[in-house]
Amino acid sequence: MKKSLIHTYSRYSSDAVQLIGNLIKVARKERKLTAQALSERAGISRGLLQRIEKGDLNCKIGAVFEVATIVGVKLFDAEGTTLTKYIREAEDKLTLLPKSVRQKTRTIDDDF
Amino acid sequence: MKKSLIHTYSRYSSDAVQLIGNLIKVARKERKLTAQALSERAGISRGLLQRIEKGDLNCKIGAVFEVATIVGVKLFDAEGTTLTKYIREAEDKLTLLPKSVRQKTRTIDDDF
DNA sequence: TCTTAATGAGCCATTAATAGTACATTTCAA
DNA sequence: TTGAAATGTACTATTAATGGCTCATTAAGA
Repeated sequence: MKKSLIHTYSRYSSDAVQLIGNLIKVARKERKLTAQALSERAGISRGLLQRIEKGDLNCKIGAVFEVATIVGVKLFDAEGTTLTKYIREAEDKLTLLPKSVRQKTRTIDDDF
Repeated sequence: MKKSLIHTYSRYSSDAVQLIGNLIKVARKERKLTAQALSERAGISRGLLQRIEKGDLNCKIGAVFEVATIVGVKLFDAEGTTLTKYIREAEDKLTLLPKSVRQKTRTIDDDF
């Protein structure tokens, strides 16, 4: 038997997902979009949209973000409309960091 | 036959997911955490963590956010550590908006 | 009020994501 | 340089998410 992965989600994670869902729902209504209409534009089913707006953690992040983008909910309140700059920045940081992390060996000769 | 849902993702969506992945990877290395170690703490497999860091759109949003939270990557740069206030705000907005959206009937008697 | 559309919720068949594993490669540090 | 650890990648079995219904309920607007 296989066990379900994550047993406990942190409060912040579930809150963040729920917040996104709420923001999407608000934005959808403000734009006077039917759940049916929005789901069609996003290329997903109405049932999935409902779960997204509810803050269901078991949804593909792509679907959630796609819906959010359509109704204008911005993740990463970046000033511009593009995130390329930030992606580049993170990539630059990565090149500076060591390629692989060396776990604390902690073999013998402790620090005392 | 069933077709795969979303055929085309918007640029912003895929960029946002990729950015999160990059930020997670950077944060993980800054904290000197092994992919193995982080995945264990998050309760997911190492393979999934790699896909998350790569910016794979087909991952559960819960898993992505959980990992991000562990390494300290904050979505919604909220000042406090809690998002409850913002959730409340969105819920309040919802109560003010109409419960159901009425699609433009567009029957007869147009506006001219 | 009354009609109809929108929403919410549940079920099932099917598809897709994930865990687990193995293996090759890269990278660090001794 | 060399050995061990970390990473990247791929494969499969199994679990889980999703689409596509149906039905009940609610709410808007005429």
